[in-house]
Amino acid sequence: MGKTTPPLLKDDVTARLVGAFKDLISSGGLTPGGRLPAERELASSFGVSRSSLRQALKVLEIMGVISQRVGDGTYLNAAAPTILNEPMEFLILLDGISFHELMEARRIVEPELAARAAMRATAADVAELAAVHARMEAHKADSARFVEADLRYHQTVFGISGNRVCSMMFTVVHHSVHKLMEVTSSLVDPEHTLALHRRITAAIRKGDAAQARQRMIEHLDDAAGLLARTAAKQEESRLLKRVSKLRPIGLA
Amino acid sequence: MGKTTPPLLKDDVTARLVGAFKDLISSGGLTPGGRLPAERELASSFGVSRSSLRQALKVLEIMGVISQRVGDGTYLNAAAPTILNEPMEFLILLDGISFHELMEARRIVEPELAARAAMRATAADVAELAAVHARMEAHKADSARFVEADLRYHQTVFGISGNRVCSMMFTVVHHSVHKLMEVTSSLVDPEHTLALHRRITAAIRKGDAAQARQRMIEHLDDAAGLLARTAAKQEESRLLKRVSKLRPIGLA
DNA sequence: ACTGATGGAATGGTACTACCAATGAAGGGA
DNA sequence: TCCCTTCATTGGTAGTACCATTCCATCAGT
Repeated sequence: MGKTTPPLLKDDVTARLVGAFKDLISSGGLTPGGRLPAERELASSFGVSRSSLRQALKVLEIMGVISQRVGDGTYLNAAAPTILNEPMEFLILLDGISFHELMEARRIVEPELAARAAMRATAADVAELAAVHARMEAHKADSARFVEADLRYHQTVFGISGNRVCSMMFTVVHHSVHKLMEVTSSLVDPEHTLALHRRITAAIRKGDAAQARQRMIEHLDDAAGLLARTAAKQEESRLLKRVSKLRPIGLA
Repeated sequence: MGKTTPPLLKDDVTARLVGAFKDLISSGGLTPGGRLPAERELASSFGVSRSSLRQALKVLEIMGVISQRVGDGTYLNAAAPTILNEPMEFLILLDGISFHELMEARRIVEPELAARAAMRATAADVAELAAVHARMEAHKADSARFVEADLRYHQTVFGISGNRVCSMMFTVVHHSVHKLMEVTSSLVDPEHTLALHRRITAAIRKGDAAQARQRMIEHLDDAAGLLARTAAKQEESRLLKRVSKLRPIGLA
């Protein structure tokens, strides 16, 4: 992490400040939940203007690293894959990535994670999966909550797989998938989804990695097919963009 | 993408501006390589102060979405996985993720990507891999360049696999792995690495997915073992932190 | 006509100030 | 003890001023 003078270091004050915070975190001088000094104070401590400091804090805030509350203060957030959401959205936009490609990514990774989950799952893990099933069951009627519970299920599997990196990355991918689908799966059949999940859970409970892998593949293929059909319908309405409260602008 | 009034929308002007740019990009009002209006101009167009606008632009700049050059202007970058680097670093820091976990993630995903590459590789793709081999061969002596070419090899395989999402995410993981290892593999044996790569390439050329998968696994396990050994040695020197040019600060 | 130097205009970078709105804690009254 | 008021603190926004760099058009010299 030598980020002080190495290769590409923007002499940019803001960039240096961001790096400084990174160092503070890595050195333990700042811990999740901890409160940062006031902006005016920080600025003078670092020997920079509040303007510059604020730019750095804004970067961290939008990334989700910190939270700022007027009248209160600035706090360091606990780690959350959320940090990757904003950048990921830009990446998807700039790269013109389709939901299809996102689903394909899931198809590549999630089966393997399911297999690993099957190998590592404890009784407690299985119980947690059951709990998520119950949540989904309970929200069968409420489309929004159901989808949320659906995601939770996959994330729980990720968690059990034991690899936080993959877990985080695909939590982000999930987020993007749904972001890209807007109303997403208001047409999914809750019973159907639930049944497929239960099959996966069963395989994990048995500790049958190969079966868990296979069933996750089937589940994703099934979901991809459904989403693809709904996506087609929504393609046309893509141009109906919302307006922000900001004065619209043309940009030459 | 519906990011106008939904759930958690910071009424924060900066956040809205970031969203506005996101919209501009998605609507095609702004294309990679394109130049943005001057800050002062943009500010008045959006009806906000330059201070606020600059905060938003700083966020985009550090994420890597745009590039700003004094005396010149602001340009929209082409998509690059680089966008995820900064956030990823924070995530790793906050989560206390080790290089071991990163390698495990690679071990989960890359074999599958290699398999897919074997299924899709064209003659041109194989030629590209060969070219990378040549690059590595040429830089056997220069550790830094060799590592760079090494990464390039894996990225090329990702590219051939055809899934940009996985490709991007693991380019980021690679970046993090090396970031976490500092001097990283100054001890790797170029010949050894090269040999393993050639084995993978051979499998891809043959279109043998299973073999490509297996050989990638072997390569990663081999690399992980080596890196683990060097990592242990460096663990102690972790506390020797560098100082930035910014006035050091205690933070309470 | 071509080349090179020079100047000015435009642009991002930083700092500083002023004011607002929200928050939280201290103080006072029932 | 509890509730309400008050006020200092904190982040949010706007606006201004000035600097250093870059680009470009103008102009001089050949």
